[in-house]
Amino acid sequence: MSLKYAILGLLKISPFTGYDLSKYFKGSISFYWSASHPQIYRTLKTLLNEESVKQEVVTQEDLPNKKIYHITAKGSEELNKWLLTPQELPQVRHKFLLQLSFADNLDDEQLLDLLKEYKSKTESQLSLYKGHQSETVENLPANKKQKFLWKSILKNGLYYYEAELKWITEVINDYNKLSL
Amino acid sequence: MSLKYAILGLLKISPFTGYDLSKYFKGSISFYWSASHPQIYRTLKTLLNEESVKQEVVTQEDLPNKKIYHITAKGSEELNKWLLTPQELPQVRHKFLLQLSFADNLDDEQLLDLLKEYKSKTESQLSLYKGHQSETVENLPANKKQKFLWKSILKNGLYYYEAELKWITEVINDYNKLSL
DNA sequence: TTTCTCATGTAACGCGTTACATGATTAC
DNA sequence: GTAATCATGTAACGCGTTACATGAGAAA
Repeated sequence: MSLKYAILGLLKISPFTGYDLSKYFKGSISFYWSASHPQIYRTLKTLLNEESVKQEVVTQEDLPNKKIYHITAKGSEELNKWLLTPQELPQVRHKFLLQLSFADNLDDEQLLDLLKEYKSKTESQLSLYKGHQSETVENLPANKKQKFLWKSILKNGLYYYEAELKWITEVINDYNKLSL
Repeated sequence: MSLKYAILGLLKISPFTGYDLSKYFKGSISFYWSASHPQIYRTLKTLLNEESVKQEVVTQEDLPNKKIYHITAKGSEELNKWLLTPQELPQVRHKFLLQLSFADNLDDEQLLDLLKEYKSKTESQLSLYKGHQSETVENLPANKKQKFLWKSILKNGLYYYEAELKWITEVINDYNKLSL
């Protein structure tokens, strides 16, 4: 359901091909929303049927043809309606916490390994995230308000990873004290 | 895929009915993993076919019959294997951030309303979360290590909501400064 | 009398992932 | 030669939600 509006939102900023959209959903957007390319092409098809977008076919020499999608008036309307609808709080699917909640059968070393691995993964995710802040969505044409919003969104991710890192660091420390 | 192991993990602690399991996935576990009852019954069926669990039927007077599920040796083995497998980082589907990223068309008041609503939702979620920390999984029979793990998991949720609250508060403040 | 709890399930649909399928150009 | 980028799609499967379906007892 939300992917529809995510695509409409991007197309409102600028027309894109399915391939372009796909890149955005692999870039910095992926922190809060991701989508695979089959999903994108499928959703574009639905949007076409609903006449929320229209296609412009561009033939290219030496490269595959492009289908550039544009948002229609109807699409804009739907997007605006959705923008005013309050959304539910984020859903987290935290496999690592699930694992932790049943990990008491593991011996001390195995458990510590799991914890440490999670920490190092979080660390590298954080630096990766800091690194590609400047890419993708953020360098699309934007006004002052838009820029403020994008900065705020990036900050959310930052806070999230920092909280996660603080947490896992404390858990490892506390665990070491416990098993003394 | 993970639901299978979540169920096995719970059944390892104690035998349960589908209905019991369903309650856990609506309680404090739901912060990091949720499942609806059709999903649970479906997964139990699969686990039965794989012989990872077995059924004990209990007839009750004046109440519907129960099917109590027990983990088998095979189920335990599968669980242990999974417990040693490093999991990917959590996936967040953050509808509100998605909305924010396209919200620059809204006027100042509408945007502020969205932000404030998110803040109040986060606040009530936080207090709800603090409230039911003592329920559900946490009062199952547990050893020292198990209790440490559950406390750590609860702390993760706490940090998460606190970070989210800090973030939205700052965003609202910054936005008010901007639109002066 | 209406709602909640106990207790089990199916059907239909929609969302999301992985694999399959093609094919040229460019960069290492 | 091998991988990446550009560019589009389909097929199959699995995960997740909502609605449908039943039915008794207890509490408000």
